[in-house]
Order: sequence, then structure tokens, then C-alpha cells
Amino acid sequence: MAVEAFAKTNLMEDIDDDDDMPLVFKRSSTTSKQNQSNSSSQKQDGRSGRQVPDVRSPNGQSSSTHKVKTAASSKASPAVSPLTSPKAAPLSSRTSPAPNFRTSPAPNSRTPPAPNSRTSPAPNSRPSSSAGNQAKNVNQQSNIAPKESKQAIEPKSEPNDEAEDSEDDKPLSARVPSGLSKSNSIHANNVLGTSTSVQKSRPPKKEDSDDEIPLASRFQMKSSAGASTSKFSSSEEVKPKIRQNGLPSATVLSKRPPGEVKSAAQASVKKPRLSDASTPVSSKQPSVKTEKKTEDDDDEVPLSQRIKKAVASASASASKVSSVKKATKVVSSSMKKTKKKLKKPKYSKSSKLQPSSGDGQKWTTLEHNGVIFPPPYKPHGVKMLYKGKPVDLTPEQEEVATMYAVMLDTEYLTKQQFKENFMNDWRKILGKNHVIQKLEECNFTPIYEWHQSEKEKKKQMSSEEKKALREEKLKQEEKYMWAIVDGVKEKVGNFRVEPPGLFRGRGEHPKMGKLKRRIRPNDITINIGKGVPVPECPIPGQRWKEVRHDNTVTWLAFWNDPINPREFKYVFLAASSSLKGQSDKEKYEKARRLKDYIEGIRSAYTKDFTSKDPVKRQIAVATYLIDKLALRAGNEKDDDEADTVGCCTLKVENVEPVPPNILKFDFLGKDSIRYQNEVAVYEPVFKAIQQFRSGKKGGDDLFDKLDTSKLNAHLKELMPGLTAKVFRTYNASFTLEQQLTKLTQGGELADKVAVYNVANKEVAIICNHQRTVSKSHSVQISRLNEKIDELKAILEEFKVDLARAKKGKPPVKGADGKAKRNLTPEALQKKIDQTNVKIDNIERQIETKEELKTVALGTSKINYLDPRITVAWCKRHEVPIEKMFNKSLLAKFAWAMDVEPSFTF
DNA sequence: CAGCGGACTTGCCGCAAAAGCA
DNA sequence: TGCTTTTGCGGCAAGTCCGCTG
Repeated sequence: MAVEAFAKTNLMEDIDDDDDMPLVFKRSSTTSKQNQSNSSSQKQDGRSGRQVPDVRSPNGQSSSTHKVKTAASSKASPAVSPLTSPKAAPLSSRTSPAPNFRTSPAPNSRTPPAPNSRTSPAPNSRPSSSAGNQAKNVNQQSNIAPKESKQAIEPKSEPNDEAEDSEDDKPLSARVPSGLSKSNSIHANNVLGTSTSVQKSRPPKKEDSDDEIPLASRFQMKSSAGASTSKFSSSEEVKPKIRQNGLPSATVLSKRPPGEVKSAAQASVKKPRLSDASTPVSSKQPSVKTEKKTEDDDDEVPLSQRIKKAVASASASASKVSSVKKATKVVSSSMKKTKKKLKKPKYSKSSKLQPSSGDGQKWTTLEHNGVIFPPPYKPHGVKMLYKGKPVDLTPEQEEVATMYAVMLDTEYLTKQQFKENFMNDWRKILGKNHVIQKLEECNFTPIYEWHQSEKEKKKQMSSEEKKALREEKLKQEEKYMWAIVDGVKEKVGNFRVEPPGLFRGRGEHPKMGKLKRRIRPNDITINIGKGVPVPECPIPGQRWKEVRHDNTVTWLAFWNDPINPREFKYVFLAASSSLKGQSDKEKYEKARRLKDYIEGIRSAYTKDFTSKDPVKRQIAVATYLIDKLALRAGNEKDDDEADTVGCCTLKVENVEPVPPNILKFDFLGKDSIRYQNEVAVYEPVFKAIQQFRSGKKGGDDLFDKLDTSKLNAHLKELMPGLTAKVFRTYNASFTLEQQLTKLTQGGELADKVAVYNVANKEVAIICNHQRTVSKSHSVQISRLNEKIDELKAILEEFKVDLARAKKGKPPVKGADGKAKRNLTPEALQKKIDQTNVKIDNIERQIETKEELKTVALGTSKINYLDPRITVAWCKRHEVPIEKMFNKSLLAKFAWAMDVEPSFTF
């Protein structure tokens, strides 16, 4: 479609259909992080540590590219979002298999083999193909076109409903499709290869093959059903069987009887409140509180239900046992408390944490014990060498030297910037006339070795010793771990003050290597409720910089970042806290609301692609990229930060238009992670980009009339509260739900878990969540390959024996020369089958490993996927939620545990 | 309305504990 | 049981976005 779209003039007209857009996106992801690429402006490697090597291993594969194929028209395939589907699904397109894998058979359906593509794309790939497809796509695109130009977009009347379902609901990317080949947008991942190293390898394999297949067909297959919308049929959803919460197992969630209260998990969100605010913080007892968050939505729930149990430990909620106990314990009191609370006028106001409350009040009472400082430096006395001779250093000088010495084996020490910054700061501590003048003459090895041996010693400690140490530490930290917010005991997130060290900026950070000085109490501002004891300053003779009582913020303490004094380091509550849970929930609700506006928004920006007003045109194109590719907004950055970009800060050199309608993206994004993707776009978009580039140099801003505040101001006109990042959340959650709907087919628990992981992976690729390849990756792969070789040898032997057995002959001698037992042909056949299964399993394992070696699944799970989608899916498919969420996530998402099985994003 | 302070979310990594495996 | 691999989790850097100010 994409192509066509362009072609057609009427684009704008049909938007309705949806489908949209162009399509091809791909991203290569792999590329790696940092890899830098070409763009001149950006720097190459990033943080040292991480660089990504190009990595792609020889195998090449690595890089897989993902291409996504898109389906052609959306119509055809209803649900498919391009993005998603592609690879994930077995169909997968995006990816190409890794080249080397031995097998790559994708045959197995089970594993989704998608090759991922993130990595390097094949060079040229697909564009062409895409082109072909494009035609198809065209129509779709047109859909997008705005029907009319209304300015303000109104949400559909029925919000989630299906109404529209059509594709609008889908992320563009998803829609896209088609046409173009694999690349894709958001969904797309793909990769064509963009440049970069990666490219190498990608085998044409399946992917290609798939490519040829109309997306629609590909996707459809499985999903036929629900894809398009996200809704599940109600019938399906509700399964009577499910227990209490719907969760199949008795997991945590289910602790309470159905009608009663919400699940424990939930409880954690709303935690119990201590009986009185006055309760000493340290007390561990659970208190109970009722939550009332008023507004929140939940509010429909009777208070009683919402009571939370005490969360004794943060994790409590997660762990069943403990939570259960506590919960019970607490419940009664909590109820009381609730009542009490309600009565008290004092609380009434804010008891709810509603962030949304107009006045901005975040809490009414707040108690905590402040922060804990790292221990003072203990000199080790190991002397480093200068010009080959031992040097005496004061403890302060030695401390800094040690910071550097322990980094001897990191990439940082290969960076000039790091060394320079370090030396400048160290020199200040050494003093002008110190013997040490040049870093090159320094030999930190003795200190490095001392450090290594300390590490080794620690490692060698017996488990009892380690346990004792841990307990000791816990004992010291215990009091700092908790805060009491509105009477509820909540876990504190980061109560440890950051220790001094050398700044490890990511990418080519201009300040890397600078000394991050020790933070003292008088650097710290404490925020605490009025009338409660101010935390005692743990360092004798010193005092806090300031004590505030600001209930419009959620931080408990902050200090100025020593590297960037205008920035702050905050101490917040943990993710499992009610305060965080509440805002997390609001975030997802907002993204969900976007679903009701998305169609109108797409229509509007499509219309503006050709606006005469250059500002409008830039806003339209930027919004399109954010929607389709899930790009970040891209705030301006200072010169003293790494040179990375987002949508609004893309440089001309970051986006290369390749006729007829392909855009090749290559830039370093957040954390200096490289984003590479080739996407087929609508002709008007393509033209607009060409025009934005004209007359500019490579390092000039592509969107010169735009910045994030203008963009967000515009978005807010389209939907209340809408900002650029909401699209990422929307696209991620939407894609997850869609993929789950499409791919879930029943089967064993393990199969379902695999489906979820595939869906999760799709999202990670869309969001460009990467990770560095583990050091042992190639070793692991070769080990597995060796295993396969062994099994194959065994297999051959069995085959020979089988043939002989059929003729009545005894088996050949084993490798060890010993005679083997006589087996019947049937028994031998069985062995052969078993061995084949083993080989298949290992091959699958290799594939999965390769596919995921550069993909980080955790980030999207923690930040972008509405947990209710996961919980509802688990309930519907009888998958224990613990399979999907670990203890931390269970606690963090306690607010989502009671969702109905029929929930749809 | 640009600039900036300020508050909060997002993101990758490394280490250690846990789990898996021979 | 000992070793390897995976998972969990903390650390802290790096984004987003808001609202105030001049």
C-alpha cells in the first residue's frame, strides 16, 4: 500500500480503512547498540562498556533482521498488525533466520523461529519487494486519509468498542503492511539491511519466502480469529473454571474468596495502613488501610474490597505464603482502619492518592527514615606505580586511583575522553606538584590485582558467611527500607545514597570518567510529613541540607547530581507502592484512551502531510513516525550530553529517502542504542521528508520547525493529556494483545508461555529494546552445536543397527569398542525417534537463543505492556500469572490482578 | 514562548542468587 | 554435587514532560 498510496491521489480520502500505511518497516535491530553508524554526528560507540560489536557474529546471524513483512492490506488480514505479527508468528517474517544456524528449520512450528531480524538487515533487501507489495497497500493507506478535516478529534463514541475496530485500532504499524516488504514499521522490524555490519548474513531463507506470501495470508492463518479487534469474545473469556480471580492457580492472586476482597495482590497496591500515622516507621507491622482512592477508577469497588493487606514485605504480595498470612492478619484491622480513616476529616482529603487530583496532592502523611550512606573509604594501602616506582597516596588520592584501577578491564579505559576527564579530576586531588603528572606513566595494576583478589575472596566465602553478611546488611538497612504513606507501609525504592565513583556515561558521553564525589548529608534535602520526626542524620556532626514538607511530590529525598549540578537524584518509593501503581495505571488508561482517538489522529495527520504550512507538515510527519515506528519524542540535548536523538531531533543524515518511498533510518537513540530501520511510507510522507532535507547539511535538524513541546502541545489538542510517549505505550500494549490473540492456540502450558514470549519479543523489537550479546553466547551456541553433532553420530549408528537388526544381524560395536545389546528393530526405531526429538529441541534452542540474543524483553514488560492484558490472558488460558510475572512484577502490578478475564486493552 | 528547573519514567547493565544440568 | 545458565534485582544513567519565569 504504501506505494500505491502515494500514487493515488486520493489518499486522503479513504481513511477509513485503515490500513494503512505503508509499510515496510524493518528495523534492524541488531545492530546494535551502539553501533554506530554512520551518522556522523553521532558518535560511535557508546559507552564503553557496551558497545556493541558489530557484532553480529560471524554467524552472522545475528543480526537478524527482522523484517517484517507486512501484510498487505490490512483488510485482508484483519488483525495483523504488521508489526507484530510478523515475526513473531511463525510466519514471521521479519526475521530472517540466522544464517547459520544449523538448522534452521523452521519447521517447527513451535518455536517461533523468527529470525530476528533485528539485526542486520540484509542490505538491500527488501525494498524491492516491498515495492511490489506496495501496490497493494496503497489502498489501505488511503484509508488513512482523513475523512474530513475536523480539527479536534473526537473519540469514538464508544470507546473501546469495537466499533472501529477496524484497523484503526491497530497501531499503524500493524496496519501497514503490507506492502512493502518486510520492513516495517513498528512493527516492522525488519530489517533490511541496512547498512551496518550486520547485514551480512541473512539468509534468505524463509523470510524471503514468506515475503512473497502476502502478508495477509500469512498472518491470517493463525489468527484468524480475533485478530482484528482485540476483543475477545465474551464467551470465551469467562471461564467458569477459573478460580477466584480467574487465575487458575491459587496463586497469589487468588487469595481471597471471590466476592470478597480483591486479591492480595491488589492489596499490595493499596496497602494497609498503619493504624496511625504516628506509628513508628520502623515498626513492621502491617497495618491496614483501606484504600480509597477515590477517583480512581476503581472506585467502583467497595471499600471493603479494596482493603489491602498489609504488605509486609514488599514482596509480600507476591509470595503467597507470606502474603496470605499477613493479609489475614491484617484484614480485620484494616477494615477498622478504614472506617477510621474515613471519619477523620484529616484524611478525607487526600487519602486517596490520586495523582489526578487537581490540587496535585500526593499524600497526606509521610514518614520515613531518610537515606543510608555508603561506608567511608577504607584505604587498602596497595601502592600503584608511577614510572615503575611505588607511589604513596593519601587515602583520598588512593580512593580515586582505586576507582580507576578497578575499571582496568572495561572499555572505558580505551576512551580518551574518559581518561582525560579522570585525570583532570584526579589531578585536583593530587595537587599541582604531585609526582604523578601523566596518566600514561601510571600503573594501576597492583591495585587492580588487589581488587580482583578481594573479589575472589568474597566469592570463596562459604554460603554461611555470605548469608551472615547479607543479614548484617539487611539489619542495617531495614529501617530505611520502608516509609509510611498515609498510614500505609510502603517499600522505598532507592534509599541508598550513591557512592562516589567515576561517571560511567553511556555512548560517547563528554563527561565520562569524571569523579562523582561523595554525597554528604548536607547535600541532601529530605521531604517528609509535617509533625513527624525528621530522620536523624546518620553521620554524626552533620545535618541535612534542608527538610521540606511538600505533599505535592512523591520523593522522599534528593540531592544534586555531582556530575550535573543542575540535575537531581531522587529517592522515591518502590514500584510496588500505591503511589507508583496508581500512576502506572493512569499511564495505561491514557494509552487505552488513545485507541478511541487514534483513527481521528491518523486522519488528521495524513491530511497534513501536504499542508501548506510547513509547521503543520512537520508535525504531521513527526507524529506519523512516532505512531508508526514508536520513536521517542526527542528532546533537545545539551552539548555536555551524549549525542543521541529522538524523533524531533532527527538529523538530516539520520533519515535517507530511497525512492520510491523507502526511508532508511539510522541513528543513536536513548542510551546510544542504535536504531536502524527501513520503512516504506506514504508518498506524501516521503516527499515531505525529501523536502525537509533539501538545502540542509547532514547534521542539520530534519524537523527544524519543531520541538517536543510544540509537538506535544499539538497532540494535546487532539486528545487530552496526549503526548508522544503515549504512542509507545499504546503500540506496545496493542501489539501484545493482538499477538496473543493471534497466536494463542491452546496446547501445553509451555506452548502458551512460548506464545507470550513471542508476543513480548515483537514488542521489544518494535520499541528497539536491545541488549548486548552475552560474552558466553558464542560458546553456548557452539556447545549446543557439538551436542547436535554427537546426537547425529549416535543417530547414524542407530540407523545402521536398525538396518542390521532387520536382517537379524547384531549391532555394530560402539565407539568404545564394546559390543552393544541386541535390540529389536522396534526398540531401535524408538531410539531413533527419541534422538531426533532431542536434536530438534536443541536446534530450537539455538534458534531461540540467536533470536533473542540482542533483544531485551524485560523493558517492555516493565514499562510498556499493560499488565491487565497479561493477567486477563492468563486467566483465559489458565496460565499461572507467576509464569509471566516474577515477584517484583507481581508486586508492581498488584493493581492489575483483579482484572476480568474479558479485559481488552 | 524560550529556557529552565523540577519531577518522574524508561532503560541497559552487572552481579548474585536461583535454577538447570550432567 | 559442582558447574553452567538463567533470572532477579539493584544501580544509576538517560529520557519525557510539565509548569513557571521573564
